[in-house]
Amino acid sequence: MSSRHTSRSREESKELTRQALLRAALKLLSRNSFDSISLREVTKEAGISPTAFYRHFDDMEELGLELVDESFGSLRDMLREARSDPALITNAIDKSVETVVLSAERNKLHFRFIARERYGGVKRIRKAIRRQLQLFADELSIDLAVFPFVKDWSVDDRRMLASLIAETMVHMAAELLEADASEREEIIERARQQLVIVNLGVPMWSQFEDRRKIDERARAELEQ
Amino acid sequence: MSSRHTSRSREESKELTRQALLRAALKLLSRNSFDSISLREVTKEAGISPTAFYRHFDDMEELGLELVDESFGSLRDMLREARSDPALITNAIDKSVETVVLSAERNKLHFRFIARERYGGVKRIRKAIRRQLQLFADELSIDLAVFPFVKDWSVDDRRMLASLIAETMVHMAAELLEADASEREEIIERARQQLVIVNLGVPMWSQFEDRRKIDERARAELEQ
DNA sequence: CATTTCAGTGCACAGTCGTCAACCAAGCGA
DNA sequence: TCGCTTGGTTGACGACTGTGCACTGAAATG
Repeated sequence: MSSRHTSRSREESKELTRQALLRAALKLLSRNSFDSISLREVTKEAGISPTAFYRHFDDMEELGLELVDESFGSLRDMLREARSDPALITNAIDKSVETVVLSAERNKLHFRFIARERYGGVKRIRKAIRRQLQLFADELSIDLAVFPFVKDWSVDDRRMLASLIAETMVHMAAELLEADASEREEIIERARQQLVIVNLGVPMWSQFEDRRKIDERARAELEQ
Repeated sequence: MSSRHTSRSREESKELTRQALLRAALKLLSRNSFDSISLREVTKEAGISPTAFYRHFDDMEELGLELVDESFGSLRDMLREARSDPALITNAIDKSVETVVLSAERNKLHFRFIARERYGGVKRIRKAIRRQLQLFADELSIDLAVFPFVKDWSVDDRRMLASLIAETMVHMAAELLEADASEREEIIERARQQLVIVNLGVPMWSQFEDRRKIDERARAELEQ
């Protein structure tokens, strides 16, 4: 490689090939799943010799974990930005869907990686993704507190709702990556409608929960 | 191997080692993802020589496709059975959740395979799984027609609802496989609650849809 | 009983894999 | 400017990959 004949500082050019490795892996991952791509393939794609890999990562696994962080980083930033938008509360669903779609299409490769490896082959990577998705749902759960009906819910109930919403979003993004352009609008519209249904159920939840608790107490007394 | 020294018919013992290959692959798949396990590993696990593999499948991919069918077969049978239960309509959610949980725990390996390869590495396998999940959602969509509020919905709306419910179920099953025993009840209860929320939203949907259409028409007229 | 069929075997091949060791050359602090 | 540090190279290793070929022995066929 020899630092592209413009003289760069050592750490600059190291970072450069490190990024090349990450992008090479990501590229290969759009065709195969993580634990089937080889260290040699990655280095070849990145344009360095196989053994130079070890100057940057101990392991392919370590590179994978880095990709997880990188992938969620971009999404998190976008969501933070979207959340600061004051219009969010009025048409939260459309805005959130739009954000996720935009993010998924901007970072196709990252999203594909996440979708593939979420339940994929390598344990540590799976766990890292699970953790990030949990954090994502937790942030959402906090945001939900501003909505009138949800405000007084228990923490667990809010988490339950957040996970349902988050899962619907994630599923939409994953489907978008699989589908071709003609199905795009259909998938987005369907997710939007699903979120509306969930939203319509929300105001009824407290009543339902109260009723259930009363039922339970009654049943308990009856059994005594 | 030599047909286990009890004399069997040719096709009997062929079917026997065929099954051995399928079960061997399934077993290996609980540790690695499909496109990272090798033909040789599978034959070794099954106790035959590598080249004998070709007497049964052209390809690892073909074996994978067979596993997809096999995996959905068991679930479909259970759901058909559950559907014939007259109690289904009264407490549909609990019954369905119970069925999926039971099925997931009985066929752990099959479910793990599906979860892993749904967005995994091999295109044809991914597509086969997608198709089966679509069929699953379609069957559910038909079943939904018996419910009072849903009866008069459009086909598309019913499909949209079915996909939301199916996805929540699939997600629950996938989480169950990842989690350890202590989280089991928590995951199931969460899915149950999520289905309740969806269910509570259902009666409001038609009103919402009507309103949306009126809004749309009004907006269209306004733009003219 | 003689012949054919065929699931399974062993060997061999050309590749690819991860990783070790030795080495090189450019960047950097002294 | 000298010498150390370090990101990169080449070459080699033993292990593993998919698959072609010639084979074997028992079941099936007539």
